[in-house]
Amino acid sequence: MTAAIADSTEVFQAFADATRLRLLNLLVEQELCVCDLCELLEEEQPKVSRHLAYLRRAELVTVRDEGKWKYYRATRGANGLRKTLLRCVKSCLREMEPLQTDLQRLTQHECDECC
Amino acid sequence: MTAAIADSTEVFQAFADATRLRLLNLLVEQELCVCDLCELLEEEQPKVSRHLAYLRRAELVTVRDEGKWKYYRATRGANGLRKTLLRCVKSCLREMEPLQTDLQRLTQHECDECC
DNA sequence: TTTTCATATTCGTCTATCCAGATATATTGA
DNA sequence: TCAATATATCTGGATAGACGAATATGAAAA
Repeated sequence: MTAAIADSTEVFQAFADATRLRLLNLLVEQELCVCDLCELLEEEQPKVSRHLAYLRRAELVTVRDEGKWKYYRATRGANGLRKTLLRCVKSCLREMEPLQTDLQRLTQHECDECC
Repeated sequence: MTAAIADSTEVFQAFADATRLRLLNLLVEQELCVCDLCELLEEEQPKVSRHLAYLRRAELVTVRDEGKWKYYRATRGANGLRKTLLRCVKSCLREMEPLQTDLQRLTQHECDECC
């Protein structure tokens, strides 16, 4: 298996999990810190962090450090497949539950002091 | 997890394997029987059949029976995500090895009596 | 420096999936 | 009916990934 195809299967694998899809769905919209993501998804922090680490390894999200907080967002300037799939999240996937509801919660979301 | 998102993760999972990507790469081009696929990929028949079964479960390929042979091809009239990802195989993925080579072998491929 | 808060990682367990090898099923032709 | 061919499935072992619970790290505040 060449490096190229191994990279592609890794990217597809990253999309093949409901929690990660939910995270990506929010992170293509805007930068968010881990605590916001936990609230929005109503998931425990270790679970969210674990999946964010997975997405980081797959180069689908990037982190920005700011003091105590870490802000994640979908990678800008992603390559062919990553770009296509991230765009997919904004089009054909977004109508699904729970992605739609997550997005609604995001627009209503009042950040804590962290934002 | 709703049915919809479970379906999506299943589809992504189906794409997250090098052998299945290679199969789909050929099957979006034309209908092929299992023995052709084994030859083209230089893989053992049980392995090819196993992955075809996986793709069938994910509704990414369909089978047509004709006597001794079974002809597979990528599902026509696939829904949103399936359609997008199958199109992906024809665009951003196809340049990768071994997909490009597989495709070249397909154009040179002399079918046995089965076709 | 000690505490607190945000985040990451480790551990043990369970499940899914991969593979190769062996075997089962089904169709065709002798 | 028997043999050959095409395809599918089962078995067992290895590995990856999911989870919850517990713990580690690291920055800021007290």
